[in-house]
Amino acid sequence: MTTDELSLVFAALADPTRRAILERLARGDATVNQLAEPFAMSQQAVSKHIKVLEKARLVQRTQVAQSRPCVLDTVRLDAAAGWIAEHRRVWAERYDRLDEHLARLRVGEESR
Amino acid sequence: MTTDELSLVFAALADPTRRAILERLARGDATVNQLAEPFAMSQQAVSKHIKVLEKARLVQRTQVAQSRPCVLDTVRLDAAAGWIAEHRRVWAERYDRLDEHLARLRVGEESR
DNA sequence: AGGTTGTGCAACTGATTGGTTGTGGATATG
DNA sequence: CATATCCACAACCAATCAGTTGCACAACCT
Repeated sequence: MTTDELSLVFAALADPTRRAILERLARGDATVNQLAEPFAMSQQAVSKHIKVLEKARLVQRTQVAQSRPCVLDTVRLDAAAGWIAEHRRVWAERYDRLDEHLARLRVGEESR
Repeated sequence: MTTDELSLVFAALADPTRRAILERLARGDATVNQLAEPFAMSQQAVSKHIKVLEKARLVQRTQVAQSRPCVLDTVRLDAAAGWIAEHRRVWAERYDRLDEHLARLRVGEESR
């Protein structure tokens, strides 16, 4: 996954409405109207959110007659979690605990 | 962590510059100027990015004389990864593979 | 004291975001 | 055929974002 694609995924996840949509889709596929129902916003607004999720490739659309159900795609989700885990790991190799580290820093500060 | 805080974290991670800053910080603490050096942008711009990371509580600042080093804080990072893992898990319980699922959907479509 | 270094704040700008309303197209249903 | 349902496109709007420049201030160096 490129840097840009990763940015799209995180940006998509940065909105509560979109995360709620993903949570809903984790429990099963849904149409736009089904997804829009719980929200105090227009169908078009939800449609826009879905488009963002689609561009981030977090959901796939299917075509069933005039309905276009959304399906969660977890590949990018895993990639995003992977990025976090990777850098979390690098950090963990350096320090046991943040508190300890901060304490070390403060000692340096006091020595001024 | 509240929904808003989670949004701040994901929004902070959605920018390549900010992710690069975090990657740098994973390898060790750094000052603003050290962080700004690799980027083709002003120190003030980097300072703004750091502020975003600070509000998301992904970094903590310390004060050492006139310098204000940045320290990575992985707590929120873990929370963000946790959110992904949780909903990934719910989804995984339902379907083995996306392909299979999509195939099922297409069968339903044909039966119309 | 005077200059350099490290940093933050304020004001401005152009682009993007997240919402709206209005409309129209494709697909059922009566 | 007429009507309702599901959805997307377009235009618009206010707010936020990511960058800039200019400046100020505190701390350190000579």
